[in-house]
Amino acid sequence: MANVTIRDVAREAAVSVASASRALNGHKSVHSETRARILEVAERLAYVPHAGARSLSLSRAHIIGVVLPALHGEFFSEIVRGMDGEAVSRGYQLLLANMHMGSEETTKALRMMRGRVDGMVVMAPHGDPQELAGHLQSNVPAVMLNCSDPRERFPALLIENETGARAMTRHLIATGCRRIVHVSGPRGNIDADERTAGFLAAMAEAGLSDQASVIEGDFLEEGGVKAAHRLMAGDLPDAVFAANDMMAIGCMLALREGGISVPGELSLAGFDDIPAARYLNPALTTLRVNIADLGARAIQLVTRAIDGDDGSGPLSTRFSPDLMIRATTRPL
Amino acid sequence: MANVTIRDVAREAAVSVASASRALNGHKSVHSETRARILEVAERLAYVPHAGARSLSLSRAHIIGVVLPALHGEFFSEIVRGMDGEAVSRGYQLLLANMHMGSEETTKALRMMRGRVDGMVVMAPHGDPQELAGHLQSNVPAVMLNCSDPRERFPALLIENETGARAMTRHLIATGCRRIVHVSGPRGNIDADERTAGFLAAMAEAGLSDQASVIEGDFLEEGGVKAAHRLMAGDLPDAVFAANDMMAIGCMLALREGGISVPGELSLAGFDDIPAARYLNPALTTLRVNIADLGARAIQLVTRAIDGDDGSGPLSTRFSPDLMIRATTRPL
DNA sequence: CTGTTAGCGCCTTCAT
DNA sequence: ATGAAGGCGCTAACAG
Repeated sequence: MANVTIRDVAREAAVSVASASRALNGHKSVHSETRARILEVAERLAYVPHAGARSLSLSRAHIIGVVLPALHGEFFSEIVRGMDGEAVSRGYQLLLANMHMGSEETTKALRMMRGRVDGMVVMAPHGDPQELAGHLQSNVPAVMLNCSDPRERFPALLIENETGARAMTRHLIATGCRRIVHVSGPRGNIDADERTAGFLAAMAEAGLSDQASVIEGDFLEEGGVKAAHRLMAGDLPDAVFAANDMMAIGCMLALREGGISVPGELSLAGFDDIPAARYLNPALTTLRVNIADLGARAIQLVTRAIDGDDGSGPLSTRFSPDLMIRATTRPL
Repeated sequence: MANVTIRDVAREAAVSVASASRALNGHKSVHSETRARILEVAERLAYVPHAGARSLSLSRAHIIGVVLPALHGEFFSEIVRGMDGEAVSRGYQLLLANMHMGSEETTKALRMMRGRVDGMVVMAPHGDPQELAGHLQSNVPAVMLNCSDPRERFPALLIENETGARAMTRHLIATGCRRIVHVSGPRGNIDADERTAGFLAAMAEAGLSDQASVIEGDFLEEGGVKAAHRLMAGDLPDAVFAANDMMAIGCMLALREGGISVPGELSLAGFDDIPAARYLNPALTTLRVNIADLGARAIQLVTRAIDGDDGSGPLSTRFSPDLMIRATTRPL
C-alpha cells in the first residue's frame, strides 16, 4: 500500500488538511473532539509525517551535517559518540560525510548537504581550509573542528596541540631522555604540524635541538610500525614521542616483537589518549584529549547558532590536553 | 544574502526554470548555447541545488538511514566505516540514529527518518524485533543487522554466534581447560544469548556441563573487570571466555592488576576481534568478525533493493567468524 | 475553531 | 528547444 499522507488522514477524519496538521502538531486552536478524531485516524492509518516535506515547508531539517576526514578507530567512534549524544538530546540527527578522497568528493558531499541540514560541523585537519570554507554555504551555521576558518566566519574548536606536545617533551626530558625522536603525523595536517612544532620548541628550549629528530608518519598504526623498524635498524634513541596513540601503539607492537623493552631501553609516548592506550602493557603515557566532549561541544555550538544565539561566544575555543603519565615512560 | 534558487538562475539567464532545471541536470534537449549560459550563471551565482526540495520532487533522497544500538568503541567505528565506504561509492550518505534509550527514542528516530531516507539498515540485537519491525515503513527497503525480522519482510545479516562460540569453547577444552566460565553479554541481546548457547552446547557435548558457569556481563570493559574480580575472589577457573573483546580486555586488565598470569594460570578468550585485541600483551585469542565488511554488505543490500533488484537474493546471510588463536590461550 | 490559499524549491509532463 | 502548469507533502497566514 502506498504511503499515507496527511491528506489521507484529513479525508478519513472529514476535516481539512490544515486542521489535521494543526491537530498533529499539537496546536491549541482545534476542538478537542476533532483533535481526538484526527489523532485516532492517524493512529489507525499508521500515519507518519514526511520529514522531508516538513522541513521543506518549515525550512528546518533538524539535521546537522558532519564532515569528517578519514578517521581511524577510536578517535572516530569517540567523536561521533559525543556528537550523537548531544545532537539527540537537542532533537537533531546526524548526516555523515566521511571524506576519504580529495576535495573532489568533499565538495560533492558538501553540496549534497545544502538544503538538508540546519548546520554543520566540519573537521578538516589537512588540506586547504581556505578552499573548504569557500564551499560552505555562508547562510548555514558551521563550526570547524581542529581547523580554523581563515576568514573567521565560523567559530572553531581547537586542540592545544603545541602546548601539549611541549609538555610531553619536557616530561621526557625530565625523566632523563636526551635523544628523542618524534614520529609525526602527515605533513600538512594541522594537528600533526602543531605537535611537531611543540616538540621542536621544547627541545630547543632545553638546548637539545641537536638531539631531536623527526620521522614523518601517517597517524596510523602502520606508520608507527615502520618508524620502529627504522629505529631498530640504527641505534636506539632514548625516547620516541609519537604524534598520536595509534602510531605509538604500532611502535610498541613492533618494539615488543623486536625484543626491545619499554620503558627499559626506550621511553614511549603518544597523543590523544584513546581507550586502547590503557590496554597496552605497559600502559601508554599520553596526552588526554576528551574527544567525545569535543564532539559534544561542537554540536552545542552549532545548535546554539541555529537557534539564533549567534555571535556572543568567543570565536575559537582551545582544549588543553592533560598529561597522562603511565608506564611507558620512566618515573621522575 | 539569501539562498540562491533555481529561479534566480533562470531569471538571470533569461530562461524558464524548466530550462534551467534541464540544463543543470544535463538533459539533452537544450540548446548548447542556452545551456552554456545557464551553467555560467549558476557558477557565477554559486548556485547549489536544494537537496531537500530535490528529493521531495524526485522522491529519492540518496540517503540511507542507519539505526544502531549504543555501540562501543571499535565495533561502532568499524561498522560505520564499512557502511560509509560502500554508501559513498554508490552515491549515498548516511543518516545516523544511535538509540541509547528504550524504544521511546527509537521510534522517534525512526519516525524522523520517514520521507528522508531511501532505505535503512537497522541493528537491534536486543529488545523486541517484533516491535521494531512494526515501526518500519513497509515501503522503504530495510536490512536487519544481527537481528531478524520475525515476519521476514526484510533480509537479515547475521553472525554465526553459536557456531563461533562452540568453536572457541572446543579450542579451550582442547588446550586442556575444564572449568570454564563464560562472561556473557546482557541477557536479551540476541548476540549474547546465541554465544552463551554455543558455549553451553559445546560444554555439554564434551560432557563438561558441570564445569561450565556463566556470569552475566554487559559487553563493556567494566563488565569484564567486575567478572574478573568475582573470579579472583574465589578459586580461579581454567579459562574465561568473554562474549566480546571489550569484556575480555576488561578481564585482562583486572587480572593483570591482580597479578594473575595469562595464559599461565588462566586462559582468556574474546569475540569480535576488534583491533585492540592485538594490542594486548599477550595478544587476545578471539573470533574474528569482519565488522566493516558486514556494514558494507548491509549497504550493498539496501541500495540494491532501492534500485529495484528486489527479492532475488537469499533472505538471510550468515557470517562465520574465524578462530584467531593468539597468545591468551595455551597452544595445543 | 476550521477551511481556503499560497508557497517551500525543484522536476516533469504537456503543449507549443 | 523552450515555457507554462501541476505536484511532491506539509505548514502558515488569512479569512470566515
